[in-house]
Amino acid sequence: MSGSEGHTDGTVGKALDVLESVAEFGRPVRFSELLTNSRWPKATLYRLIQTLSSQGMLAHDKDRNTYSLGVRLIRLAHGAWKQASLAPIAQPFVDDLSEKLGETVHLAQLDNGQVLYVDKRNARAPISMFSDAGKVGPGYCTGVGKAMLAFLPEPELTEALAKQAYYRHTEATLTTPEALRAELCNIRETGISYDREEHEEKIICIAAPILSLDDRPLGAISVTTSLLRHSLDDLSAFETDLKQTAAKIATEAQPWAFPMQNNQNYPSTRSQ
Amino acid sequence: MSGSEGHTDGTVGKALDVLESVAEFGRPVRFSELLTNSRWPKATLYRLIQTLSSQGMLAHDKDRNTYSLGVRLIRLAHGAWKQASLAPIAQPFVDDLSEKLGETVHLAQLDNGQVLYVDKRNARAPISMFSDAGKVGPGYCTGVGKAMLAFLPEPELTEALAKQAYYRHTEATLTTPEALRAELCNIRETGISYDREEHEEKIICIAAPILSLDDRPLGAISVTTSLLRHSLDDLSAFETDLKQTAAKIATEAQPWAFPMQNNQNYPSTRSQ
DNA sequence: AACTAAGTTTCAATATATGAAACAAAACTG
DNA sequence: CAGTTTTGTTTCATATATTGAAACTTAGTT
Repeated sequence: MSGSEGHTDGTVGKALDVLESVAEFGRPVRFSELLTNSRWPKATLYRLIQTLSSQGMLAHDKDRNTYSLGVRLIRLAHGAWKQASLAPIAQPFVDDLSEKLGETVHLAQLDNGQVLYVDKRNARAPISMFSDAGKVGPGYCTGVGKAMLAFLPEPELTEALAKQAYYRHTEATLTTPEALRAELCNIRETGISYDREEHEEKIICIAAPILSLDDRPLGAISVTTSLLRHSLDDLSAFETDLKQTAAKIATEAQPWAFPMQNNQNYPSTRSQ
Repeated sequence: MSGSEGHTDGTVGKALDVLESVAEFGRPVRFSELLTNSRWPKATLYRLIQTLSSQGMLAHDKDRNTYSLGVRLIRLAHGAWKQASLAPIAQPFVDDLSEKLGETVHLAQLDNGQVLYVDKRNARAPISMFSDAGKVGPGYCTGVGKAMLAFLPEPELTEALAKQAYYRHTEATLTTPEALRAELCNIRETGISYDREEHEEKIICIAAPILSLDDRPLGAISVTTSLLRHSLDDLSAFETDLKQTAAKIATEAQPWAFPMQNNQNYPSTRSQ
C-alpha cells in the first residue's frame, strides 16, 4: 500500500508487478488470491500469469492450482549478484573483517530506497546461501540503510526519504523525515552510522558506507551485535576496522565502475 | 543459438529474453553489443531496455552507457529460493551429510532441462552465498542431472533430452541421446547416479534423486570428490547415507507439495 | 442434483508495440 | 578542430497485441 503507484511500463511492468505480488505472498498462491489483490481485471491477470509460467518465471502446480516464483529467477539472480552486486568483490574483505571481529557482518546495497542485503557472515556457523542474501530491510532504521542514505545526492535523497515507512519498530526508531535528515547529516560528517536499537530491541550495529570516488554510496558494510554482549561504546572500537574495510572494497570496486542503481521507480512492495 | 526459438510470449517474453542476453554477457554491456546479438530491431530493443531499466531489472551506468542485471532480481530470487526451491527444507539434512562425509555436497533442481544448483556445502571452508547457488550446469553429464533425468516421465524426458548439448567434455562424456537413455535406464533401477569424469577430468561424483510420492524428480543431491582423493569405489560407500538424506528431504518436502517446474519452454541459453 | 465459486475462453474495441528512417550526440580521424 | 563514422535516441503511420465484459467450463460444496 506504499509507494508511488505510477508507471506501469506497459505489459512488462504489469508482469513484473504480478511477480512481485507472488513474491509478497511468500507461498504458493491461487489465481483467485492474486485476483483480489490485483489492479487488473481477471482476464488480464490470467494471461499475465500464463505468460510468466510459460517463461519459467512462475511455477504452476497443476494439482493444487497454485503459482510460486520460478527457479529461472534464481539463475538470473546469480548473474545479477555476480555482475551488479558488490558481493563478489567484497568477499575477501568481508571474510577478513568477520574473522577478525568475530561478529555478524552485513554487506548491503540500496534498492529503490530499501536496503538489500547482498552478503552476510554470521558470528560463527557458516551460513547458507540465499537464506540471507536477497533479503530486504528498511532504509530509515538500519545502520547500513542510514549509511547509504546519508551519502545520497539531493534529487535521489528526497525520493528515497519519501519511500520510507517510518514505522515505529522500537522506542528509538526515527519516525519522521526531519529526524532522519538530521541524523543523516550527522552521519555524513562522521562517516559512521549507528543503529541504536532502532529496528529491533537489543540489537545494535555500526555501519560505514562504501563510497565511489565522487562520494556516491555504492553500498554499506556493518557489524551487528546484541546489547547482551556489547554496548554501543564497544561497537565504536570497530570503527577503524570497518572504515578500512569499506575503503578497501571501494578501491577494489572502482575499476569495475559500478552501475549506479538509479532512477528506479517501480512500485515498491511493503517497506516496513 | 540453441533451443527452440519458438514462443515469444509477447512483450514479456521479449523483455525476458533481453534480460537473458545481458546475463549471458556476464559483464556490463553496451546497447550496440546487445543489438548485434538481438533478434529485434533497434528501436524495439531500445525500448525494451528502457522499460527493464526503469523497472530495476537492469541497471544503467550513465557514465559508461552500459547495462547490467539489476539488483531487483536478487530480491525476487530470494523469494524464489525460499518458496520454490528445496534448499530451505533440505538445509539441515545437507548440513548433516556434508559434516558426516566431509566432502562437497550439491543440491540441485531441474530447470528447463538443465541443472540448477540451489545449495552447496564445500568440503571445508564456509562458502558464501550466491557464488554457488544459482549456477547452472548441464543435465546430461553431471551426477545430479542424470539422477533427475532418469526419473522424468516420458513426455518431459524426450523434451529434456532434446535440449542437451552433448558436448564431449571428456573421454567419458555420453555424447548421444541413445547412450544417455541407456544410462538413465540403469540409474532408474539402482536409484543412484555416478559421474565418472563425464564433465571434468578427475572429478567424480555420486548422486541420488529426491523423489515425490509419485516418483517424479523434485531435485537431486550429490557428493563430489576428486580422483586424487577417492576412487569410484570409495564413493559407493556414500550410497546409503546419500539415499537416506534424499529420502529425508523428500519426506520433508512432500507436505509442502512442490510446484513441479514443468512446461517451461523459454528459449534456452547456451547449454553446454 | 442443484448451487456456488474458481478458472478459462471469446471477441470487438482499443491501446500498445513496431520498425524504417530521420535525427542527435559521441567517439574517432586525419 | 572540421569531417567522418559510430553509437544512441526519437518519430510516426501502421500493424499487432492487449484489453475486459461477459459467456462459458470446470471443480468444489451443501
